[in-house]
Amino acid sequence: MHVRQLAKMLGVSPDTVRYYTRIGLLDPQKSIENGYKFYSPNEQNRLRFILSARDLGFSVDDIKQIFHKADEGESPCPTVRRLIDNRLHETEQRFQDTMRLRARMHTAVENWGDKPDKKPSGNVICHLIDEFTKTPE
Amino acid sequence: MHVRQLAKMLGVSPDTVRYYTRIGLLDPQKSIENGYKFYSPNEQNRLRFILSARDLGFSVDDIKQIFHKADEGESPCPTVRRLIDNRLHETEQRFQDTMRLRARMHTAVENWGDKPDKKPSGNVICHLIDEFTKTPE
DNA sequence: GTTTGACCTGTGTCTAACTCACAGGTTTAC
DNA sequence: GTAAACCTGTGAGTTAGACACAGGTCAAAC
Repeated sequence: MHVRQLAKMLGVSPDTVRYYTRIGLLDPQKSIENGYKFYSPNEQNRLRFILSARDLGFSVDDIKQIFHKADEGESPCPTVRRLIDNRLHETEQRFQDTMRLRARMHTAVENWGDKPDKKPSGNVICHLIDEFTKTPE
Repeated sequence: MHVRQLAKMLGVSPDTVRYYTRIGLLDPQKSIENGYKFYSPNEQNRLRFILSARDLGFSVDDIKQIFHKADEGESPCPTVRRLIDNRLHETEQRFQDTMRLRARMHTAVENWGDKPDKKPSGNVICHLIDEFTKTPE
């Protein structure tokens, strides 16, 4: 199975498959005459796993570590539990940050609704942004 | 005012100031004997604006556009309103995505609590991840 | 006057997770 | 046989800075 067909089967872009291959998460055989990469059922399964892990917030480097354990015959589960703890904290942080940013943006748009446009003057570049920053309440 | 002093004054890292300078958002004078960059009060004000805009979710490229308008004497406000609309949609999307990811991660950790670790076997790399993906409810 | 050490500078390189551009090989239709 | 459509691998670009590093600067000690 070549890159495009595999990508289509699992609903990702060929470039994504190429990327995972490039960094060593997938290791297809190379046709000698073509140079084209051939993905075996085992590689297909690996990609399926990668996508599952990705959907759980694991980074590509996390997945590398998981594969490393599994390829040595050890249980990757302890690693998986440890990694998801870290990622969960990060995700919580990102969630809070995004929520706050969203609120700030909403407030700004609301505040700006009935304010006029102005030309820049002196040291005021855009009075909307400048004044909003000064009075965030 | 040199890079470190300016950075300290506005609470960012010198590397951040250097970055904004490198991409042309700031344009300090260069000392002839030193090569050191000197930031005038006007540049200081520009950096203050950059940081305000950043806190409202504008990208560095957005800020470039805003400066471009203002530097030509035009009102950047219409641009600002248009840009924040786009960024607001993006942020909303990111917020939803992050929220859903957070929920998935929480569910996974909860599900995994009383499950044992297992060694990889056949085409199962990590049964925690594999099984969670198959039964997301 | 010189030497030492602390501090500061600009520039080049690296990051995550892909996406895009591109030159060229392959397959299919006629 | 040839033309068009399609596919491939590889190299480079993306965000918003962080980090490494060789060298310059400055005040204090001698």
